[in-house]
Amino acid sequence: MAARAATLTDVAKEAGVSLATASRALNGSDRVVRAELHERVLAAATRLGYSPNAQAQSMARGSTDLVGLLVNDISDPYFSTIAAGLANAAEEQGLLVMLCSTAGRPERELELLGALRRQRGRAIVLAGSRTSDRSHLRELTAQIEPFVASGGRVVAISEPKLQVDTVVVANRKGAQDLAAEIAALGYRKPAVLAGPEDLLVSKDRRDGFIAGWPSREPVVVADEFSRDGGFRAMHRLLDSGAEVDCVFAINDLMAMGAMAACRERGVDVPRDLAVAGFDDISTLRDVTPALTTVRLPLTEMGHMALDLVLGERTVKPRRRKVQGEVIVRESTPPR
Amino acid sequence: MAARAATLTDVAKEAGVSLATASRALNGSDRVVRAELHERVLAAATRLGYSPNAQAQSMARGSTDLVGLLVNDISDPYFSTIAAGLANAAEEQGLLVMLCSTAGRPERELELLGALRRQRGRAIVLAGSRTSDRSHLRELTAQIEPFVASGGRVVAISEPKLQVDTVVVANRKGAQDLAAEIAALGYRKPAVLAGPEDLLVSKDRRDGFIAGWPSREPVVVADEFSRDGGFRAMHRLLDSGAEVDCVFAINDLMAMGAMAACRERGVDVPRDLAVAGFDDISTLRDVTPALTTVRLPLTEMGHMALDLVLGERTVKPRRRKVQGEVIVRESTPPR
DNA sequence: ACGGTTCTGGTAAGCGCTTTCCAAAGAAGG
DNA sequence: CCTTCTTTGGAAAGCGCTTACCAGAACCGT
Repeated sequence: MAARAATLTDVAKEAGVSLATASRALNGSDRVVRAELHERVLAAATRLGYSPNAQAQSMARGSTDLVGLLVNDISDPYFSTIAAGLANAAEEQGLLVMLCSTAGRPERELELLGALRRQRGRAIVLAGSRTSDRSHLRELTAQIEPFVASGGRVVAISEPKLQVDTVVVANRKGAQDLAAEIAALGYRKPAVLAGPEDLLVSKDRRDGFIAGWPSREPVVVADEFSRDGGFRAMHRLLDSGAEVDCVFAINDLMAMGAMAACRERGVDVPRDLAVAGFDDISTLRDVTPALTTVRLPLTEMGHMALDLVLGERTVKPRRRKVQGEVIVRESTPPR
Repeated sequence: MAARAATLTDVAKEAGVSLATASRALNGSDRVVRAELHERVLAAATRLGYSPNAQAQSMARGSTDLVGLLVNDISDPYFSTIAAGLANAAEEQGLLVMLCSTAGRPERELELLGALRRQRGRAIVLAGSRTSDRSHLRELTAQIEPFVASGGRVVAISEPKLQVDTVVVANRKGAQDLAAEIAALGYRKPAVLAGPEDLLVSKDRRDGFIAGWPSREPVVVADEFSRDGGFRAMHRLLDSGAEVDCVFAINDLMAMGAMAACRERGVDVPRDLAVAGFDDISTLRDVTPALTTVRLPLTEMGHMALDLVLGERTVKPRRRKVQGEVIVRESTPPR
């Protein structure tokens, strides 16, 4: 049993040709190798179970076929759907995706960005909400700048806070449209279940909703940006005794948590209380009552990110806006 | 603007020391560098925005900190949850995860395995059901063998069909237990919504359910292993006019599709028809009626896979069995 | 004062590839 | 038959690191 993998040198020796010839035979270089030698090399490679060392190749070639992806939480369907879109697009281009998940700890973002940078990927995609933390933003920029300066590409899928190409989700607009629709359905006493104060997605969606609401200011309850957060926030809202006839949860997961809380408290959704979410997570399209939400083309967004990242470099960072589409379902019946 | 990234040589020059010293200063080698020089190197590195080239490092060191993960479909919560578990575990070990998704096309598995192999990761994790395709299995083995022979590690999360360490899900047993529970609840006319014939998960779960059912053989309808598959299969089941009082969908996603189909057809779940799934996808824990299912410790499984892959090599492949736990909820009330 | 340690910096040999440059051998042309 | 291309194989120089190995300096005990 070989303690080490067969190298190109081994293959060359086995085939009785030079290293250069072996290299040329095994990867379509423009140089032609005589058919006979070509075959001999291929046979030798198969015999030895040769697999080229991608690291060595990219060193020699000076370029990799890796794309880094940094997400907040890969188990969150929002991100896993984006990841799927990106992975598909990457595959079409013959690229490999390196995945990092901060698992909800934004501090980790820096470290992982560093790790991705070290891998010298062709590009890095940063998916996940920016926060209002200025110093974190500065540190991020400090990492990104030299990477970009030395030929790397970075794309963000988030709010346009970084000086890089960005797929921008129209969170504000989406939430605003949603608010208008819900108001038009006859609701009068809105509440918003928001995420952490410093998460920009949360802020944008909340503010958008408030801006879209024609009259009375909604009650806002904030908690974690997750199912459990929605659950707790809803409980607190009900505890507060605030009079409310509809609830906008900042994302579908929180909306699910909220609906679970309502069930526990005997509040009937949608009869007693309407609920709406944001994202239109595909796994949740079949829940009952069907959730009113704002659909985001998540898979598509993964594709767009790769497009941007592989496209021409421009002087000014490009912004690719993604619009959400309000989908009214049973959870917010006309009142 | 530097056209290329700063290299260690640049840093050494900038700091006025030798390459070796720079190297020793920047990555805790056991060799000590005088404090003054150490600082000078660090300062130079910062000034130049230096980021070590991981590819070059692993070439020189002869080892990487990459782990490959190959899944069937990363947008499927089943896999994204496993991926999250693995990514977490990997992060604890300072490893990076390279993600490949076959997006449901098993043919791609081979190519992607090759890509992962080329990256010379420390290990490769194969998550996703094996199929009954013998020749595919043989080709897979042909890729795996030389990789393992040359010091690589491979772990599968699936049926124990490959000669590698495997996290084995007790699909048969889980489905069997579920069948027994459901039968005990008083149901008498079962149906199974299965996945494709050649998918071993599907086969195991179906057979397990049948084995666990005390009397009359269940009706079996097969379709795609997805929400839409469940939807179509359920429709076909209803079309067939078969008398059925409970349905076991081979996974939660199919169960959701089935419930959606029932809704369309005016079949009340669970009054007219009970439904059960498999996996206990966390995103779906709040649906109504709450889904009876078999819980799998998905995150944990990701961890286990990494443990196996980083553990001691053994002569015989190890099998780590994972048991499912039947969770009875509202979708299968006592009859 | 001197050989023996210990400490620390530098030199250079790789790691596994790609690719440039050179050279040998035919083919083509006069 | 000689010159000039064209074709194709090989030698060797890197790519950016790590890490023996070596060498000088400082320190020790006797």
